[in-house]
Amino acid sequence: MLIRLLNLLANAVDKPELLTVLVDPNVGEAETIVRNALVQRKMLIVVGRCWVRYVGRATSKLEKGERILMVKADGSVLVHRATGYEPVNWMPSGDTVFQVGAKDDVLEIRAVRRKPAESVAVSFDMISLVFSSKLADAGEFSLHASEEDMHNALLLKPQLLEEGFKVISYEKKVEPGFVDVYGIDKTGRLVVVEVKRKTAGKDAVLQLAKYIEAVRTRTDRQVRGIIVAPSIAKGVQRMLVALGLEFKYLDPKKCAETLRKAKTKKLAEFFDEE
Amino acid sequence: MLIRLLNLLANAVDKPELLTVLVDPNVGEAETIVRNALVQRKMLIVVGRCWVRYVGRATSKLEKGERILMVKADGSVLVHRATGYEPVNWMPSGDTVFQVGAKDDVLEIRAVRRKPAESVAVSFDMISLVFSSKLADAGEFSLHASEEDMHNALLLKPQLLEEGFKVISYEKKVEPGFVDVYGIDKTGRLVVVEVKRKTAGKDAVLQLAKYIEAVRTRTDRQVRGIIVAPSIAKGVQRMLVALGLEFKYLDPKKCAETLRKAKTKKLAEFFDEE
DNA sequence: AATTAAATTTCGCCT
DNA sequence: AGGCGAAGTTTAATT
Repeated sequence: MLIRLLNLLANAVDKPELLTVLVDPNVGEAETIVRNALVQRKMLIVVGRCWVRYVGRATSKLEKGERILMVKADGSVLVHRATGYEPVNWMPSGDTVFQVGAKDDVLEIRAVRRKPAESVAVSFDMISLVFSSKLADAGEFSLHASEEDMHNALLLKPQLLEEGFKVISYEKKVEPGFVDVYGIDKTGRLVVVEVKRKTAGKDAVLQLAKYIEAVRTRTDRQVRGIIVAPSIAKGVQRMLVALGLEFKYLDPKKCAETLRKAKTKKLAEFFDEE
Repeated sequence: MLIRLLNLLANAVDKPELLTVLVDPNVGEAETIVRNALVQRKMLIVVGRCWVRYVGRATSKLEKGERILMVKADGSVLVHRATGYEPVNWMPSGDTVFQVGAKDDVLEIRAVRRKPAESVAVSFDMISLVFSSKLADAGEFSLHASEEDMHNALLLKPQLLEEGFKVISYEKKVEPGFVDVYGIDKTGRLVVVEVKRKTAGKDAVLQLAKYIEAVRTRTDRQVRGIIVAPSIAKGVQRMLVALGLEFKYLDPKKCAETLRKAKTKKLAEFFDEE
């Protein structure tokens, strides 16, 4: 009872709009928070003793036990047990409709989706935690390799560009995603490299052309310009050729592998210490 | 600050061994709970602003933002964003070692696995919730179909047994997993069916033989005995033949589909109401 | 321990 | 919207 009071107090005082936490709430209290979270598309977490029924692409039944229910802002539903990477029951985001009911001290949260037709119902008869909050998350997620990683991979293994390529210097560009590497190829020609993580577009080619132009005014050597990227936009290929530039395919993933091998040594060292 | 006091109080008073909840803790407080949870193999949930670095089978980087970290009793690690069914970062259970560090008001939780060699590090600079608890969960999870479901499917579609089969009556058995169905085949012979969800063993055959024996003393009709199951144990097939009984393959999954079609109508009705 | 196949796969990309 | 292919796939079953 003490706890419950504290909870209510906490809700009233602390970030009333942002965060709600109830410990050991009764069904009625929990129901209120759950409804609110679902309507407002907040992240919702309910921890407690529950049973689950799923009907849809398959049919399943989970007997009573303590689990964690997570309902995300996009309507994704996850029921997690004490162990196992995968949720025991779930529903991906889609055209999901939620129903919340409280009867006989049981809180039922039901999610129904039209396509594919499926429904998952979670019933709690004991609740130890209800949490709801908007999650402020604008952070970017980069897999495989960031542009910087591609850059680093090129420095680590210049032959990723071509056999005999040697790096002279490099320059990080914070501007809309470009990284330059300067070097010489096996025949002694100067090489200017522009790295792009995604498909290289017109802007990348023009940018490189501008650089090349500037470099040529300062040297009598032959100068090559190479766009390094996982792919190049359709019409841009022609422009590239017209400007006397080149394109080199480089998979960010391959760069990641190159870097990984270097870091794997660090992992090995960690275990050796242990 | 009020909240923090309340939290500590809550921990001291309410189920000290079972459940711990901190709202807006400082790094030191959170660190204590996190370490404790990891050592005691409790379910751990941390909600807060964090960034994540993963190195292993690939390489990834997640910039700062509010997410949910879940570490399970078996060492599974999940980092969930506001949307999406899948975790943005994760690590399945295995030979995982955890490291917890708190420096400069940043709490870092790092999980390292040997095979495959990979590591995921989550760093929090703002924590809104720390939750830890042992989850008591012995509930069974049954996918596809329970024995009762197979039973019901047979009643719904007797032709699942064979063409022309008709159900006369049925009897639920609570005993170690048997269900009986009585009926007549297309030639008028009496049929006794025993359903099993898993591989039918010696016990099932003997049980059925006993029933058949009893039934034959009460009728002059021909009586067939059929074991219905997804498979039959190796040596048992011979015994079955010796006793003049039969085996009918029936996949629980197929039963589930039969039942699903019936229930799909209910789903459709739900949407029509809406 | 390594390999194969299935999954309520999910997810992105392309037509 | 449907189809195809990849995934840090995971997981269970099988060799």
